[in-house]
Amino acid sequence: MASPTINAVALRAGVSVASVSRVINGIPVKPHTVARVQEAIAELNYEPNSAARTLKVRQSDQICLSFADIGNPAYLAMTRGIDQVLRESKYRLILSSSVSSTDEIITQLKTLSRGYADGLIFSPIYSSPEITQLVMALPIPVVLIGTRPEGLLVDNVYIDSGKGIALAVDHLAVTGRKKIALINGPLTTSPGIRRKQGFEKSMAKNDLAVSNDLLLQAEDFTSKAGYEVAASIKNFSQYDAFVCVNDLVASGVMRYLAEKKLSIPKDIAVVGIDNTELSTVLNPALTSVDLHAEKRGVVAAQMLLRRIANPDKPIEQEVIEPELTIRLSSVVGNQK
Amino acid sequence: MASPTINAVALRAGVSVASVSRVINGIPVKPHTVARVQEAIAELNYEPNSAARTLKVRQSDQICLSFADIGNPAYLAMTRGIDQVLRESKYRLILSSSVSSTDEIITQLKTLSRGYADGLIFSPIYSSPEITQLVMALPIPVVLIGTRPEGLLVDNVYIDSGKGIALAVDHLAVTGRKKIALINGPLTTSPGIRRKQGFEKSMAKNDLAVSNDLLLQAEDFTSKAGYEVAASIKNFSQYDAFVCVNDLVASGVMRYLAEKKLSIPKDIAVVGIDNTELSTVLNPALTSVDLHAEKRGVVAAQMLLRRIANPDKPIEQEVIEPELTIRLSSVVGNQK
DNA sequence: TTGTACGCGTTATCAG
DNA sequence: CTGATAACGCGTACAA
Repeated sequence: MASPTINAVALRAGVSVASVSRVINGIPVKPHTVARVQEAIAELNYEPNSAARTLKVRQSDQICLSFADIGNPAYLAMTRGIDQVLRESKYRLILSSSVSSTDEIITQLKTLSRGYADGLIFSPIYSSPEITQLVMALPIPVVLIGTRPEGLLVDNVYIDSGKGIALAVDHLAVTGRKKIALINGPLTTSPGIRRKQGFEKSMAKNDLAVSNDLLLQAEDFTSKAGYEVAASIKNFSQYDAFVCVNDLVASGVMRYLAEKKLSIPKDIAVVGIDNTELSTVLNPALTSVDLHAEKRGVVAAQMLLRRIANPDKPIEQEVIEPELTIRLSSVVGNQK
Repeated sequence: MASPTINAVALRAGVSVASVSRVINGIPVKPHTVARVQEAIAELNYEPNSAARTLKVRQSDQICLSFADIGNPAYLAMTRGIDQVLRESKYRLILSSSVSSTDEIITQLKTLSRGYADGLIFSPIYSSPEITQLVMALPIPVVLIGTRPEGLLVDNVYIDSGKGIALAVDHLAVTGRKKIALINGPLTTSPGIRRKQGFEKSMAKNDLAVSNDLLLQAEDFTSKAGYEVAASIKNFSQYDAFVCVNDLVASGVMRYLAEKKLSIPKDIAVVGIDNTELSTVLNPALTSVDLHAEKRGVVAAQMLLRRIANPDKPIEQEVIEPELTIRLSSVVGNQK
């Protein structure tokens, strides 16, 4: 009933456990014994016990993923990217999503010293000195997806979401929009703050003033929240464009505008972020800033594998460039 | 540099390792020693090594999830449900998504005998006798999400997608549609086959004939695939309703219909499956069959925890009922 | 090339 | 209530 051990295999093959171990780990052994061992392994359906192996060699072949929320399309895309490169490797992926509060993150991080993971891919929406310190003290390599807080000296892959916003604002300004509003997500998160800064900066660059009316906020990242923000607006004539925190929120905004018989993009242009499948599905199709989440995942995973292979190399940082895909929600069609 | 062991803690606290172990595991110990041990643990930042613990107690505190593709909205929702209940427990979640071919599934399953997981939640889109046999031979409990193939005697949570289709067909038939087509996904998967059967059965029940023209097939589960199926249709007058394999495909179909200036729902009604956020975002809002994926995840995880707690109890099976949410894509509005 | 024997960090048994 | 010690299954000196 109990799983066969390396001992059982050795017995069956008539060799020592050492030889079995060698065969398993690809250490040169006489072809004859290799054959006998492999036969015994097959007959017994032997699979080496991973706990014992981990205990001995001090590596778990597991990598931990710590995200705020896997339901968010951007995090999902990152996860896919990471999964994609990890499945080519020996590593398994441990999912620690929905780690939403700072306290949870801290508890999380502490358990990582238990040795069940050889690396961590980390993309928090909050940062704090305590978290920074904890991450630095971790006995395993860490790759950060996002902006590096002061003092967090780890590899990271980074995209300037402020720059992404700027892409959107520039595009809108160039096409003649003057009254551009940002529909942000919650401002308590660091990405939220960065988006706001990027918005203000690029508005200034385009000689556009930023009044408080131009800084709106959705409660979360859903379509419903977008709809509600739009519904809370009393006077739409003060706007001619909305830059939304993601495509989902943009879709909600668009829905409300349609109900109010406001024309997109004639009366108001709408731009989303993430460039998800949704942007082509909407009507009119949504102009959107692609933050290349899946690619960030791929790059992060590769970076982590390199770091594990070579723990002492200098810290890496890779910047991903945002990209604007222009569709009909932001440009008045010149075709019939 | 190396992580402190239970020995270091014992030394520091001036007690034996046994006592430290007891404190950690909540076995009664004199309050005085408890205090000393906890102090030492805190001072050293001790975290028990999980591999050693696993080796000894033969449980990894990990649960493995084997899915076809986490990018699919339905699987994502299941994952969220599972994550939600597991985070209340001591179990970590291992993700093995993108296991797409039968061979990959088999390789996958075999490694599960290595002891790195205490349970498996399994939702394959292919089945085969070999897989069934392998799953039955697994040394850990398994919960199957989906239909149980012959001989696979494990707990499962099940939703009759055929019944879901029937809900849609009945609704369409009652509202006067006669020429209802099914836009299915790939027919090589078992869910695909089940949907087809459900469709045929409910059409018959409504005295509607099913010609081959009424059985369409999208290449995959994307909006693009939906668009392409629609684009391949030559004569739209042979249809007055489409039941689509999921909301995403439905959105692509709707887009093409809009381009062709066909009115939804007047000319053609459209129904989706999954009842995702997308269905409220589309215009007109999409009638959709909710297959309660997140709930299936929750139920499956709870079932697995019960099974782990009580390995010898009789096999459980829970059926989730599909539910139709009617929106404007299938009913001609009677309001102005 | 192969085998013996020890140790990885825990928990559990058994004496005290 | 506590301490000494034997496993758990594997990899790896070291010896042969």
